[in-house]
Amino acid sequence: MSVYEVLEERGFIQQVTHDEEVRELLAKEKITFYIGFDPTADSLHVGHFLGMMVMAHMQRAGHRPICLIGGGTTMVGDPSGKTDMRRMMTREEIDANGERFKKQMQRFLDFAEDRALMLNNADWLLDLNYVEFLREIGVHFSVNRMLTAECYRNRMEKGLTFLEFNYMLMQAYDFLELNRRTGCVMQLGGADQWSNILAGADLIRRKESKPAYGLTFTLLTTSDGRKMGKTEKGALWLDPEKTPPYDFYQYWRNIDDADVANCLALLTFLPMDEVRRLGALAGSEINTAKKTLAYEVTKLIHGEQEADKARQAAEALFGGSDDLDNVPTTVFTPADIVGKRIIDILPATGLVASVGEGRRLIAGGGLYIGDDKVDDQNCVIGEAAVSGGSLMLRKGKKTYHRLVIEK
RNA sequence: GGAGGGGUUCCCGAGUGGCUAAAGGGAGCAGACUGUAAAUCUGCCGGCUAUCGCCUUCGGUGGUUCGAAUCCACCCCCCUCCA
Repeated sequence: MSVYEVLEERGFIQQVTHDEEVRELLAKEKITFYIGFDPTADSLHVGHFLGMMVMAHMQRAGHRPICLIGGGTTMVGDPSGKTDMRRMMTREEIDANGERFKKQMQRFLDFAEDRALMLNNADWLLDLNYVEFLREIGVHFSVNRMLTAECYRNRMEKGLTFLEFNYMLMQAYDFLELNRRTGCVMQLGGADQWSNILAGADLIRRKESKPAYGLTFTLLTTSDGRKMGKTEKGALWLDPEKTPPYDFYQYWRNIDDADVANCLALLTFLPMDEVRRLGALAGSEINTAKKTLAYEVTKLIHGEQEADKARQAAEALFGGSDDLDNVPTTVFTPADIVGKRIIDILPATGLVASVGEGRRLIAGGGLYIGDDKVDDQNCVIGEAAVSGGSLMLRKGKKTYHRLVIEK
């Protein structure tokens, strides 16, 4: 089975520039391909991870991935899929984010002996000469045609700056540059990148008279079409500092029934037979599939050890095991707690953002100590409560936080 | 540069002098029901507090007024049309 078929079967593929040719190319040759990642935040998120999965599948099949960090393109900002221009970022910010991207990417691909490359388009974009660029690259773009592209069309109402309008040319130029430097012949990207990818492939065909291909993969969406990976605290980050492995695990553990099979196919390497079997489980049986999904994805991103811990914590809290070591915990001294109102220490655990929110939580009957509902907003923690060395707080049905008291 | 229309709480969006911490919807949190799911119904949803108390918020600054998100002046930003 070729990678193309693998990607197809797993539901990655959205659009391809040349279906037959690409199918054959990937089956018969080892190619170099790339995906660009603009470092607009200080961590990758699940959306990026989907791209890394595609790269990993491709690398396993013997193709060579290039992770292109968009140190140059981020200076301009991709308007695709956005209704407003995003904040302009400083060079320092972009570079710092780029470094973090690099670190996180190392774990998903094998970079040894150039089996995968990591490049930064700042290296060729930032020193470009404006007039030369316009004459060499700009001539090949028809404004009329650009304006009909989906990514610009929805911006015609809200407005589009000339800065952003140039993004497509820069990304097209990247592809050309990579083609010249490394023989890269294919660009992959999320479905929103279709126009940018086409522009690059066209540019190469025109300037180099060589074939170039593009392929987009589906965005991670829920069965009802919403973007996946959103949490109460924003995106689902790959950085354990921003999204702790336990929270990450729980996100997938709580996924909609309807999305389980899709996520297993896209975000894990489980064989498709297994994916189909798990996805077909009915009723509460499907929880098995969710556990597998949560464990596998957490393992890929945070490693086996963290995945074990997360699973173990979940088992302790929901499954009845009593090993609470890996449950989210805050450590206090007796002086921090004894005689204090529960409401005043609650924000320090991260369970609520403010005292007021904690108050409302209690008023709504959503806070528990152990299995006892807290009724009194001014409930004070007594000596006796602390004698056991720890307290289990619970917000709602499934958010737990353990207080450990260290003398 | 000219003419017109805008900038409201996380998002969308109502609000044109006191009854406005600000309608409605979405998102989010909690309760019931469940399978750590979905759908549904209910409550909460700026901060601090003893619920009716105080503080901060409606692009910015300065005014008018007993009192302003609402009126005036100037400034900044966005959109549409014209150049």
